[in-house]
Amino acid sequence: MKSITIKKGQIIQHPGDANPKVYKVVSGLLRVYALDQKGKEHIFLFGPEGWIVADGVPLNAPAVLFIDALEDSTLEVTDRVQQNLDKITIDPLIKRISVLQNRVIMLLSASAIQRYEHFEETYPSIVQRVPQKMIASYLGITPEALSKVKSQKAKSKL
Amino acid sequence: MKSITIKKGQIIQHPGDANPKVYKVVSGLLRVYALDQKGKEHIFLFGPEGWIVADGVPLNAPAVLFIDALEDSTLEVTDRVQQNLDKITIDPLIKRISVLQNRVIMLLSASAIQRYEHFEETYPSIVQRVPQKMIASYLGITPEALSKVKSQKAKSKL
DNA sequence: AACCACTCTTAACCTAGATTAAGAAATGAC
DNA sequence: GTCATTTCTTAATCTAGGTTAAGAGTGGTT
Repeated sequence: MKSITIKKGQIIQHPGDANPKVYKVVSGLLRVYALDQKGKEHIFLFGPEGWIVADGVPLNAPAVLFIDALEDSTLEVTDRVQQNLDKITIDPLIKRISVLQNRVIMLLSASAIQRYEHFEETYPSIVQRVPQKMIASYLGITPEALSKVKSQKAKSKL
Repeated sequence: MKSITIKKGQIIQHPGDANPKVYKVVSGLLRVYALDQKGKEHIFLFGPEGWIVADGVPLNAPAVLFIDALEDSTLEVTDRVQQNLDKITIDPLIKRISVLQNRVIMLLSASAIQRYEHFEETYPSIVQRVPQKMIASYLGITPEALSKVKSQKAKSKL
């Protein structure tokens, strides 16, 4: 385990990287994302302070996702295999599975509005810290659609 | 750990059940799914023989998903907390995370056709064993849309 | 064999969200 | 403070996939 500090915008993992690491976010905010064939970003995960962020590929497999910093950040970096041996990992793994299960169910069953409201409730602090277009990307919709959704919500409250 | 056998159609877990179990599929085929507000099923996971199937809720939380049998099945049932203590769980957990990460990325970035082709490649045996409408549900589309997609694929091959 | 329940396909129509485009507002660099 | 870049909003148009409906297999059950 070692500590590093990185600047906003810095990319710390690329797809194809061998031996992807586990990052514990001490301060700042990380983003995990994929690019599709058309070069469009799809945000897989936001990692604010306290979160453990890692590419979920099988052990020994190369990375498939990008990780970069949305804010200047301080991280603790651990090797996945090492961490695995240490057996400290089970709880965070179960938490991650729970988050992902929810995400899949939401993507399968909920409309854009419902997904946005769920996100607001679940990660209120993230909403304040990242551009709307990134939240749209996390939700699987375009920034324009999110903008529309929000103005409809506002109107319906009058 | 104990072994049980169940019949096709039998529901072995309901949302709200306390202390959800871990099921190792010895033979047969399980299905994990959610119902939305309109009563529509959304398939979260197929569990053929060899797979370990469980609701991914946090330990001690009640179940949120249904589990039933799509074929007569034999299962080994374990308590999650017990299994956790046994530390045998890390590898299956990482595998599960990898599967879920892929699923989320596909749902965010790929069209219905692409998701279907990916499913065919990844789970060819499942395609043979379950009705099309269940594959559609797993992919997050309607049976009608899947039917359309497949006929378009067939035409484009001529 | 006749019936029932399910599954799949096709087609007409509809809607949520994508795309394109342009202007307004916010943020940042110098 | 000014200019440039990025972000957000609005509006017009388009399209993938949803909805509804009806007919054609396919089994299973008695």
